[in-house]
Amino acid sequence: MADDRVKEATLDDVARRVGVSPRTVSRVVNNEAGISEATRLRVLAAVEQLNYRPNMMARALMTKRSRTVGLVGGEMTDPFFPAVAEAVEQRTWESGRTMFFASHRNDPNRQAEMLQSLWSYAVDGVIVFPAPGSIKQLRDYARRGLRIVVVDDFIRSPNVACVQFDLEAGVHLGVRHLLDGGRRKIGMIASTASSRRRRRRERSFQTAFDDSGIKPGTVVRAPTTVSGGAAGANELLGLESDLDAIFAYNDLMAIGAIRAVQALGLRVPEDVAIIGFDDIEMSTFITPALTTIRLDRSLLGNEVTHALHNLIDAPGGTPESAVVPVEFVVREST
Amino acid sequence: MADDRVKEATLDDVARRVGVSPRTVSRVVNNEAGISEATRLRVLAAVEQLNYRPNMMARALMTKRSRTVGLVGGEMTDPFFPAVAEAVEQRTWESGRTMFFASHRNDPNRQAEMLQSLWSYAVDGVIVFPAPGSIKQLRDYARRGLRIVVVDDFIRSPNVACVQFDLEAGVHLGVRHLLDGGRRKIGMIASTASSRRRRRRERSFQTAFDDSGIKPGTVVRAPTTVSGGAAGANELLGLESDLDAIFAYNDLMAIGAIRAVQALGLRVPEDVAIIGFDDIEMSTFITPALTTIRLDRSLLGNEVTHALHNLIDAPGGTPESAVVPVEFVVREST
DNA sequence: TAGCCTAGTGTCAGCGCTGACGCCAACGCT
DNA sequence: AGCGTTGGCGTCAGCGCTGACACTAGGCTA
Repeated sequence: MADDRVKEATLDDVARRVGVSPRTVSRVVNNEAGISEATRLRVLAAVEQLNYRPNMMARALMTKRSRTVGLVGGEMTDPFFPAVAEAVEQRTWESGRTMFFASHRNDPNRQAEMLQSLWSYAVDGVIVFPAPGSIKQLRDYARRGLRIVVVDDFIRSPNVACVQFDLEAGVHLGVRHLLDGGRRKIGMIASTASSRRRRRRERSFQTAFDDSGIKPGTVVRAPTTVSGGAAGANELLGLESDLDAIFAYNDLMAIGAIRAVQALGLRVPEDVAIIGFDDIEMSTFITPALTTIRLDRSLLGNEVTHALHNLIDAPGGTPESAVVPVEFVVREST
Repeated sequence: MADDRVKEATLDDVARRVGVSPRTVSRVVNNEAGISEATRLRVLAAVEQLNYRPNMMARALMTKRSRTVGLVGGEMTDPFFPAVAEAVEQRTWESGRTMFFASHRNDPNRQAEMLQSLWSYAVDGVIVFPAPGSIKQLRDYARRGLRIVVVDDFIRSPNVACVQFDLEAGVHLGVRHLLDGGRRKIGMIASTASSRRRRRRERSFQTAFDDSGIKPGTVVRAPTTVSGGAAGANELLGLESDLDAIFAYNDLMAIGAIRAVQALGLRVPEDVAIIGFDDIEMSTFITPALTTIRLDRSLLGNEVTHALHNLIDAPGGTPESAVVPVEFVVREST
């Protein structure tokens, strides 16, 4: 392998040039206190001249922190994810850190390897969209000292902060809207993923009916894809032929549901109203445009990064978990 | 800041346990030759027991390579980008490396900072979707020894490989299709971005007409967004009222063009045919579904990563540049 | 039998940086 | 005058690893 890397200036080079000790240069570079303004300026000038940049590897070897954070998600191609990643990257960058990215594709083993890898790069912390069944794994890493922000799940543990959308509120909003619109037989297509998360959402689906006097509808489960949504809708309609509304776990599924319902010769929203969850770009382009609970991905990215920074700087304090509000967007499908 | 990181096992710990020198353990861990099978096994067992993982920082400090690669792009939220990033991440991971991600938002200064940052993390190489006007900058880093794969632009330089879609072929395909369909007044909405890249595409737009005996159409430029596409279409139609086809720089712009054309009371494709470039997901969901030149993002991601690996392992050889084929997808807008 | 090679392992320095601590001069206080 | 304090800087070791090289025993060649 060609090794044509140009020799970079080191602390010693700068120090020699200025006529101070390397330690002093280090102090200047790291903005430590106790340096006279005169020395500071001379050092900075030399840094400039020699185009000195600290070697992050050496620094990390000493400090055990590399000024990096890891983002570990399912897949980039998920319509939900990129905007979060973008926001995380921005905030991370602004904090003077660089972001690793790894996608576990919902395989907990992969996720484990990724955490291990990031750990050996001495990341300051990681933001994780957990793979199914990986709670224990995350807890273990947290115990080892890794700072973790968990998105869309809840783990009570030191070194772990949790950030979630207020999906309960979203579900309530949606169900109320349907009830107010006169819908009486409302089904839900839930996700086949994490039972922990699932339970919470399904419970809020139930409770949304509580003081309406109307019976909560049937819940079916399907994969969180367009075709999954279609399958779910068909199952629902098979179970309850007089269904007049469907609540889907996400927009992708809602779009699948719309197609399935239409394929059955029913009209949306006249015969069946449909609500999604996410507000992905596509939702405005389909016919009918999808009514949905908008989850603001940038906001989530910001919150999540903020939580991680708190965790990193925390003097051992127990982290709290944050809830990100959601917004109800009425379009044509209800 | 709480420092509750658990002490990790080091080479020395493993060495002590087995009763060999750290250097021997290092050799085993790195699969170097010249170790007896018996020793290897004993070391591996101890590695397992102590759950030893090499400290990448220390290793990188010695070797000047961190087994990481950087992906530097415009924005994650670009509909084109995530699939590329995903593929790059997969391939990178498979090669035993971890991926950094940074998005420069088309600001060359940001890009420069990002390259600098990645450089100080001793990345093995970077894949760059160049910010406008950053060719010289890239060339400089290449000279310093950074391995760079440039996407969608061309730089002849040691340590640089280039990968591009065969956009010329795409443009030809599209124009031929329009001509074969009897269209005679074809306009193009090009990008306001990089004049280097722009020129190549526009030239192929011209040459596609060459042996048709038909006059190449007008070219206008606009930002590469939906609204940019709409603006471009309006400009085009203002310039040539009898236009019967539009070729857009990407699908986003094509979608904008469709809306603009329809808003003018014209029908797509009856009055004006429209072709995009990319084949983003949305293109199948709009009405009429968009005819487009599909750029296979996964394929690009694979090629690009492959090129980077070659560059990293190259014994100083001059890298060649790769061209990724495109595919023509006929839907309803032509 | 001397000489040479090879496989397998060890020794040692040092990558570039920072934590811990030490030193000195200047200053303030009683 | 004597003493403590503080600001400003230096010294030194060592983070965990690998490159370069040294060493040893055994086998092979002439």
